[in-house]
Amino acid sequence: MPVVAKKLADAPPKPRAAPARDRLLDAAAALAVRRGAKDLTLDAVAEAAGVSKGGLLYHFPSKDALLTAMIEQMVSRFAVEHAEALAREPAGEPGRWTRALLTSFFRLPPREMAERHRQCGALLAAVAENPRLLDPVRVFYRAWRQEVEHDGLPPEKALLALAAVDGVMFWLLFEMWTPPTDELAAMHRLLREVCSVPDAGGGATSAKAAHSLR
Amino acid sequence: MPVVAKKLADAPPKPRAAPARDRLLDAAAALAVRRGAKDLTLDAVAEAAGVSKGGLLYHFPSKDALLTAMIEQMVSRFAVEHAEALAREPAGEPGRWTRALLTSFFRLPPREMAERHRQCGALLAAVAENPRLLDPVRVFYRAWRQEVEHDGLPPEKALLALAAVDGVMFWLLFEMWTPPTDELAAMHRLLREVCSVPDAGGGATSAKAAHSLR
DNA sequence: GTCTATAGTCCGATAGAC
DNA sequence: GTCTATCGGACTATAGAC
Repeated sequence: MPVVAKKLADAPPKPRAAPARDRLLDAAAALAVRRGAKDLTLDAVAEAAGVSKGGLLYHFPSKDALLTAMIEQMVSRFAVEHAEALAREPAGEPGRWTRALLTSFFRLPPREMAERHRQCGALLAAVAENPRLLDPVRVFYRAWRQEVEHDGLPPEKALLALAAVDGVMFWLLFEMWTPPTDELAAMHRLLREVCSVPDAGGGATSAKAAHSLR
Repeated sequence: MPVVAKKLADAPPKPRAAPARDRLLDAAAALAVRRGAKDLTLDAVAEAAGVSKGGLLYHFPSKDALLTAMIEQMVSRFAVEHAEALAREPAGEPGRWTRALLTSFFRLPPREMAERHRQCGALLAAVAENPRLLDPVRVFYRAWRQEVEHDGLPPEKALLALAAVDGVMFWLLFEMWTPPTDELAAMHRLLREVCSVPDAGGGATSAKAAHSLR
């Protein structure tokens, strides 16, 4: 069930299309990235979502509740997207889980990838208000690392994929840089090579590449 | 200038930073990570550093000034550490700049690495107050990407190293996970293999070379 | 369900003593 | 250089109209 989250982004006061609850969550994540967590006030979120403050507090009885819901939505969307990619990944091959991660992450072109990752503004908002709100994300990460351990790859390869994906997410989250399409594709390709399984029977060229190890 | 002259000779006005200044900067970064940017108040920073609020405002005339200094210190420390690693990297080999990045990043054991990266709390504090405070970091990143382009490696390899390093930093910054020593070492080794030069070529990505990384 | 009005709290920054 | 006292402003959350 693909969640098509084509959404509002910036200042337009009242984009009324989705239910108020979803509008509020998306507006809040965008605000955290663009204006900073300090400006993520109930007034600002309500105004950006085209709702009054009272309306906001009907859906989320406190700011903590709003932030908790933002984190929850972010985590569950990542989980859903990965599950979809995993279902399409051929079974029985080692590294399947990790390659599904790469597929779901690199699926979108840069612009949409950046827009989709704006909801990670939930991280910035949560850690600004109370770092404990990130606990659900920490649980999620622990589960992913356990998956990675049973993925049949050397652990450092799967960890490298995780780290690389999070690094690009870091760039998008802090708006450091949005890599162009071709560089994203090249990184994706390289990571797939690293996380692929060489032909059974072993490669003949194995020792050569390690020549520059310290 | 009879009495003042001695004082000036002993304590030159500019280059010597007051201990209080550094204590304030470090305390602020730690507060941002541990308690959240919301609790990064002038009162809290002053108390954590063992200074009064008035003392803080003497060194940093506004909260913006404090945050700007935090960002500045973080960036300059990264630059210095990389420059030191670069100086020790053998000259003339492609990928030199990138391998220096890996060396400077993976230099410390997990515990100290996490502690050293707590000053990246400056990122959280700055983006919470005003995302524009990150502009110096963006300039810094742009410069690094340009270095990477002239490093003699296929761009995606250097970008992968940058992303992986930032991903681990992301884990430490949000306290998602601190990888153990052996997994850090394995990731470092794998990245060095990827960023080494397999043969004289170094232009195109060869699937054969990537498959030999095992 | 959605809104207005307001109560109560806390923060950043200034002024000025020492 | 370091401190205390304090003011004005902004924010969360409640109460209750419609």
